[in-house]
Amino acid sequence: MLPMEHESAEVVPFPGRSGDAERYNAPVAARIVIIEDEKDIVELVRYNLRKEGLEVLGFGRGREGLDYIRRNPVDLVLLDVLLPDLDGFEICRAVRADDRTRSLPVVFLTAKGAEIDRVVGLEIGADDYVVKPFSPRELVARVKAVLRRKLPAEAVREVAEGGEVRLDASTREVTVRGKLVDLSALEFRLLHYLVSHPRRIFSRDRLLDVVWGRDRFVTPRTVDVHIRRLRAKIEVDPDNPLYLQTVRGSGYRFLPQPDAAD
Amino acid sequence: MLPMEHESAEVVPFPGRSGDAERYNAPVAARIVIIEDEKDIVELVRYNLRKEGLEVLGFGRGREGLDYIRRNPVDLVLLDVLLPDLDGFEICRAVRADDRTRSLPVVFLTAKGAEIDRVVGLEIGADDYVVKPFSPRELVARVKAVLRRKLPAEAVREVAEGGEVRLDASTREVTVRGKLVDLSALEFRLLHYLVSHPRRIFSRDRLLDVVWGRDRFVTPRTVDVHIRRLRAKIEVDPDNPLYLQTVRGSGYRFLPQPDAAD
DNA sequence: TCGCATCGTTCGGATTCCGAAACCCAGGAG
DNA sequence: CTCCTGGGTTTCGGAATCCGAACGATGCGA
Repeated sequence: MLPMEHESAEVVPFPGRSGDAERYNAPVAARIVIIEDEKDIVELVRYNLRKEGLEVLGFGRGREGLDYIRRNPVDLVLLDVLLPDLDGFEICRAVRADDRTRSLPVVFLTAKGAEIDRVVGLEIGADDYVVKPFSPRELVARVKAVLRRKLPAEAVREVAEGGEVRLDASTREVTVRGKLVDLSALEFRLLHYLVSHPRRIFSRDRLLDVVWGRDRFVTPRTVDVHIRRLRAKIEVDPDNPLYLQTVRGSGYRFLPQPDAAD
Repeated sequence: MLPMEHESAEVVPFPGRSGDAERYNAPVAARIVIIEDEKDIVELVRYNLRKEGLEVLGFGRGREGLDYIRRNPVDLVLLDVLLPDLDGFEICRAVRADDRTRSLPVVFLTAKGAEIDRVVGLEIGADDYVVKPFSPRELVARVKAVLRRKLPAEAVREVAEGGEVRLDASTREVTVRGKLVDLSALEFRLLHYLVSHPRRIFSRDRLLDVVWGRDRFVTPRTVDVHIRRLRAKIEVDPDNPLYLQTVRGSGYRFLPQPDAAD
């Protein structure tokens, strides 16, 4: 459910438990959740972090944000201290109490003075804090610093490669047979996941789990559609897919193609 | 509202399910217990989960449900929070306290709100929760996700090998004497089962049980047909089968062939 | 606010897969 | 030699599954 904790075994028995899938790190540089009730601040943060290639998701209420964090892969949380329902401290405690989110980086947005002690003091277990009003630069700097500190622990391949297909998560660039291809965020995640587990078969349900997230509920058929769209973009002949193969009755898989000389 | 149908008092060890035969790439096939006093909800859940090939057993009272769980093999429990006698929290605690059921996945059906915090993470140790009113699709998705996370722990060995026949469950690739062979999902399961129990003889009925599933009603002769199809694909001379042998009056078996030098 | 891109759903049609039945063949018992 | 039993083979209809396309919803940026 999040980037850290146990190292994934090299040989994964099943596309299951062994953490790999759970923790599948979104091929964006990172996913940030901000829980903050002032819309303006959310927008400000979103705008600035997005410029850095970070995906930002905002929640106005503590409960909803906490729910999301628990059920989806997230790389960092920005927490306002004062919220209408659950306050930031409580959320942070809850995050720390749950195995699945224990090591999730938490950064507080705090108004001032006295709170700071509680935040930084081990009491809560926050990773950093930013004092409001903050400068965008400072925010970005701190967030990135925390990410640098935490993420590398897990050797996440930023670049996935298979045959002539190459995806770079940090820039979100995709190259197929040397050509740059334009993918949507979802398409990128889906392809990235498949490419980083070549030859392995994934059921639609599983793909929905790891690519869409645990609290999206869409028809398994949706996967078909996106596979189709991907084929249209990366296959030589979309009618006879080589990379993205259907395994009838089981799901889909990515099959690296030997570099064809032409 | 009582244990409906499925009185099969099958003798299976305990929490872990009989393990052996089940799931290769097969649909989940698991036993779900739901403890919930609203009959409509039970029906809704039953209907939807059954569509996914899951067995559902409903109880209207906490005590009865808990009793059942303790004495029978179950793969997942759905718990209503509010029940006439024991409430969901108590049941969950009891489940967690018992060695035999400690690792049994628990999913709560909860009416929004503050309950959620108690349910997830800390205190209780539930695996997931669904907020009422829930969409059938969400329910199904969550249940299956939890199952996927838990069950594979004792998955079938990925690779089965016998003589020159090699099957990899993760990629569903089959190699016979070095050549890739294309099998349908069912053929794969059948062959995989036979190969992973070399030399052992299985009756048609047994194979139907294990490969097709306990609740499929299929003529034993169907096995013949599939054995034949397999022979056509993997035998050197389908008329004189070496790998897939008939044992007259008993059934079939897989016989690994000594690597023939060529 | 409008427009564009992305995403999810649905439905008809094509394809593959599976199950059952019918028939054939081989071997053994009497 | 004939009957009888159990396995093998073929065929066919229906079911499951997947694909393609079109449509509608949503959200984001200009």
